[in-house]
Amino acid sequence: MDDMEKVGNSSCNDGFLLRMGLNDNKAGMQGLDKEKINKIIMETTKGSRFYENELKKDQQVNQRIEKMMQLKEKITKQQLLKAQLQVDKLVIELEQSRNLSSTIVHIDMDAFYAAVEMRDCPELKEKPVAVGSMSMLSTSNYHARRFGVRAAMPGFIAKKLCPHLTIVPLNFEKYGKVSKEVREILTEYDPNFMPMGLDEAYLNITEHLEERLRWPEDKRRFFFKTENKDDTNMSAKFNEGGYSASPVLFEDNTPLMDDHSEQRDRSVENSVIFGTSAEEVVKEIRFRIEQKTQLTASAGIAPNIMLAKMCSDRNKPNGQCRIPPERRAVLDFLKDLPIRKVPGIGKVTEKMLKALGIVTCSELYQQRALLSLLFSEASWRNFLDISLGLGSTHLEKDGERKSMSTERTFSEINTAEDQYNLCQELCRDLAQELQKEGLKGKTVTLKLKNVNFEVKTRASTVLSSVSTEEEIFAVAKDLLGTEIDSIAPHPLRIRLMGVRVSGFLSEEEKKYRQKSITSFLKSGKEIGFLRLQPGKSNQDYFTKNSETSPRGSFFDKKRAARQLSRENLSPNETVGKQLFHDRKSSANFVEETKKVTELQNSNMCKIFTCPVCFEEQSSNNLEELNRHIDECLSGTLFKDTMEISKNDHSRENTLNFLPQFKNENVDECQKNKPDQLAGTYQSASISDNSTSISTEKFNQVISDKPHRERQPSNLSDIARNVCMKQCLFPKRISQDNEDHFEKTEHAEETSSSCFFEAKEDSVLVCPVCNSEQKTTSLVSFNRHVDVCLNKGLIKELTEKKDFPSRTCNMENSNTVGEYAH
DNA sequence: CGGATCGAC
DNA sequence: CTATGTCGATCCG
Repeated sequence: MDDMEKVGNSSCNDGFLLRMGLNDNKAGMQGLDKEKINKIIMETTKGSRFYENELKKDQQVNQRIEKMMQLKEKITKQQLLKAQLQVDKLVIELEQSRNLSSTIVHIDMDAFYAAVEMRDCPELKEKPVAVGSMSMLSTSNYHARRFGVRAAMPGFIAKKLCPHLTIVPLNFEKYGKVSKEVREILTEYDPNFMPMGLDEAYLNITEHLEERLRWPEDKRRFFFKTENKDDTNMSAKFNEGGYSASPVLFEDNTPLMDDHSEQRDRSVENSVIFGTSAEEVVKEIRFRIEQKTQLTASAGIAPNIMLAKMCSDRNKPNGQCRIPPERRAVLDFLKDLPIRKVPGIGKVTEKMLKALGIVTCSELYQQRALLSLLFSEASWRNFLDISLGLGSTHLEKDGERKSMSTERTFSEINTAEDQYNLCQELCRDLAQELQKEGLKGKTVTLKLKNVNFEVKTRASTVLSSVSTEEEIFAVAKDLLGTEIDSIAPHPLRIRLMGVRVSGFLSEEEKKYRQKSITSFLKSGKEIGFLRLQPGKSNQDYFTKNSETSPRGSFFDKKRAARQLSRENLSPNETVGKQLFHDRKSSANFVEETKKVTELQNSNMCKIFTCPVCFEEQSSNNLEELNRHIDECLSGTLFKDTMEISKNDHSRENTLNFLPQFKNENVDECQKNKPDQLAGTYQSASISDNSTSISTEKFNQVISDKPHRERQPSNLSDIARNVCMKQCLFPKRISQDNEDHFEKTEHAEETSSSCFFEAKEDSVLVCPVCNSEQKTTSLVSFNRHVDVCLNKGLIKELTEKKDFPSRTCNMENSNTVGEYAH
């Protein structure tokens, strides 16, 4: 979204006020200045439960920072130097892998929801408008932003900031329709384009650019939509920037036609011809979007996704920007760019890095060694990628969905009965959605937010995948019950509840398991599969933990305790109890336990059906059995070409069934709820190890259908996705666009690395050229390495003897003070 | 695996 | 009165 520029405020520590989107506002005409906005927000927010929770969260972040700073103090120069060398080695590799050959475009509709509403209701034009509700705004138009009205701000606060504000309720169906219109255009330039929500998309136009060179001019000609027949010479008007339907588009710094463009002369009445460059393509796209929807978009063009995204932010609204495919240009772009502008760097990371004196991307690069010692591998590698301007150069297909959830906010609910009812309702909704996609998951997570805005999640993983309301609720209600009990006799006072299901079978698992499960369930004899273990009886596994908690007693106790505590509550509670607690469960559990034991003890089955070839196999020993299955699998699945991945899920190259069952699944049995135990262990025995080939290869060979479609295939799909799922909510934090134009020149040149003082004379081996370097100071050694490193990774080397001067002053990073101000 | 957190839209 | 909903990733225990 364009309208949610992150707040990357370098002048003060970020805190609640900033998160509300305050920034300098120099549009003097109408609107409020920063201080007034802060004051109003403060007055309306101070003392609220929400505010108190924000304070608490800020404190936690401060503690993290403190820990990090302590860690930093302990780092020695030697450690840092070593890290520097290691990281720089990596820098070289990364630099070599730099790929500038793709052209990625990021399209971002300007103030999307607000723009749509304004388009459809002319009365709203010229007025401050926000889309959302009194409790939460999704976006606002630029007029409203001058009053400090921002995305992610509650409407009631926005109203105080801007009493004339018109708040329009969300209408996702409408946005979905418009979004679809835009996508229809985009798909012509990249059929595999990747939509991000309703109002953004990435395109890889590399191929389009090639083809386009061969196109006849007419394929690049587009006509103005003219409602007004008197306007006989639209293109003339257009080139003068006077096209009425496009008040802004061509007044920016990216005019449709370059003055040098030879196409300019060739434009004929009511039409315009676009060139063949990437810029021209993107102008064409934006032109077509505006012609079709009357809405403007901003765009970024760059060699990778990350850069394209940051680029589209540059000239919004209604502008575009390109980073040429040259390393130099990339680094220039990043040089003074605040890290907060980088996708993936949020409020917290920004604050932590700021504590280290890092605000811009070049500072991020300078501190790479330190960062590698203070952050996790994933984090600092990511930082390094960012500071080098590296990113994905192709649009990856969406993988399979990993979870599905639903949650609801409401006014306080504090009776158990209401809570259980609500929970069931959520489960019902979720089950419906799950079934639409034919998904079943093994983990159910309950999310609760109490009236103090504290969030808790509680999860439980069961053996057999769940998908129906009843199945999900069976798990969720226990989680909820446990929470209710945990604070009894106080009632749970919640303002939000959510239910999530995750742990889906992956596509390949599904296919494989479907076969095997059906074969397993065909008759009772498959149970014998479990008993074919020589030596030890399965009983050992099933009763592994029984010394401390005899089977069943754990759950019985838990239930009894809960019921006991509930008897002490109001009469209402007893209703809830009967409604929601399955008294039969304990009895069931005993029953099922018996069955299992019987099976374990009986010895009647030594025949099983191979889950792969479906042939009955008789076997007396485990190895033989496994061997058969392994052979069978290798034979059917990975004929000749297939190679079994060595590091996937299983520890071995072969597909062993039983060992994993022994080691892992039995524990799960113990953990599981009694009423879920029955009938689940059979299928569980083949879960988790159904494949050990890499998913990629498996897909290539096995899958007859590609990944989940990214683009909805029809209107109802779109409507559903769009309305139910992809509701876009703007970033919490925004920065005034004016900021983009406020380019402060840094007086100091950035240097490619950090330097250290070293007194010792030493001989160091340059990690780049491998030659020994006599150095009297690390400065000179660093310089050598830098020079050696990359022939100008950074254009000039200026010496910097210490960490950057901008250091963290913890006393400044208070939070309360900011609020109080 | 479970829980908290972060970040994006 | 009144501070979202959904998803993925990551870190830590």
